Amino acid sequence: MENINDILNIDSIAHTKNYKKGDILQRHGETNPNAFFVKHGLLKSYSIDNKGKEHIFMFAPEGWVTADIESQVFNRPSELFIECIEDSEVILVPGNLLFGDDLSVEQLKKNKILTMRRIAVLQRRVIMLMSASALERYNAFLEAYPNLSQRLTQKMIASYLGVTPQALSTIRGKTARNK
Amino acid sequence: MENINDILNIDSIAHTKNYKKGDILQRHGETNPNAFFVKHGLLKSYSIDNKGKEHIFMFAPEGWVTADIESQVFNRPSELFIECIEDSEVILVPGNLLFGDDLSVEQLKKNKILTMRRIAVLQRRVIMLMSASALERYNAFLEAYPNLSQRLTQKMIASYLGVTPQALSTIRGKTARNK
DNA sequence: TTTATTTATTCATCTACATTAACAATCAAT
DNA sequence: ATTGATTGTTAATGTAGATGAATAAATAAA
Repeated sequence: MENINDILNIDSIAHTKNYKKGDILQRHGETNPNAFFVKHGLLKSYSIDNKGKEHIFMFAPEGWVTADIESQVFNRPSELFIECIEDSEVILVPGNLLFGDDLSVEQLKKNKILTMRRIAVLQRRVIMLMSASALERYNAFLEAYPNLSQRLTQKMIASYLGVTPQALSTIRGKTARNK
Repeated sequence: MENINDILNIDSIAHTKNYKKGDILQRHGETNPNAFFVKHGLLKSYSIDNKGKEHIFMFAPEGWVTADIESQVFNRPSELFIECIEDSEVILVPGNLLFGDDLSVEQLKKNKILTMRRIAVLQRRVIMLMSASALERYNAFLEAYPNLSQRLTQKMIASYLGVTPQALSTIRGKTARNK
């Protein structure tokens, strides 16, 4: 990954904040003007459904940007919570730098890379959710993010996959036995 | 929606092609350099899983752009098929106009709108697939695309929702009786 | 128009996964 | 260290939705 200041085109030091594990950076219903670039640590963004159940939308480890894009672009209250899974060092990136109407060519080009990568990830995710079993989704997750699973509880991985922790535990038990 | 030439910044007439219902504009495994802007008609993009089952990823009616973005940006063979649901008039938009490295500010800004809208749609879709029942997803679909359902078979709607046609038929039967 | 294909409905099964619950293992906090 | 809270495992039971099949309705093709 290239230099951070270069990609985001802001003074990263001035916008950097430190958070503790469990700190919530953004809540459902809020309109937060910032996106979050993770310098160090790990964030999760998630929604809570009408039964109070948490669904993890994405993880954001070092080098990733996360934000409720729908909220920022259309200026609506956020659907998503964003929370620290580990103590984290985060650059608050003013949303208009990413989504605003008066960006420079350089900024637009850099953002293009980020957004395209995001779309690609989301496209795969939708296809997986529609066509793959829990086991297949789990294996795909391990392959796509090999270093991440060690830093997550199984509960969180299950939430990301769209299954219960019990189901994931059973799946893991089976695959462990089958080799 | 603004003027088409303005948004895409190309001579739309020169790039316009007519297709018949059932025509396939792009196949799995191909690397097609074009994105497709629908002037008139209706396209679907879909994947086929290892059991031969079709999963509709998105519909593209008039005014929408569709392409396998992952394929275009990363120059990989396409995951998706793109096919005409109705006779359609389509502008073939060279992918580098949308995803290339040498775009003008105006192009970049216009593309930003399209890609952000796409991300927002995908974000909602993922959240729905993880947290909502088939009935809830069906109702959300009808609300989000009120004019589209009349132009689609139930089989296609079911495929988009991620359920079997039988399940959707039952759901519709129930809701029809409950009022 | 007649025939063949695709779509839609309904029903009887089956299965992947959810739910509930009980217990063991970790982790966190005083 | 001790207590409480959160996690992980395992098993019994429940359920949404899949699968398969049979029939009717609608489209397309001849």
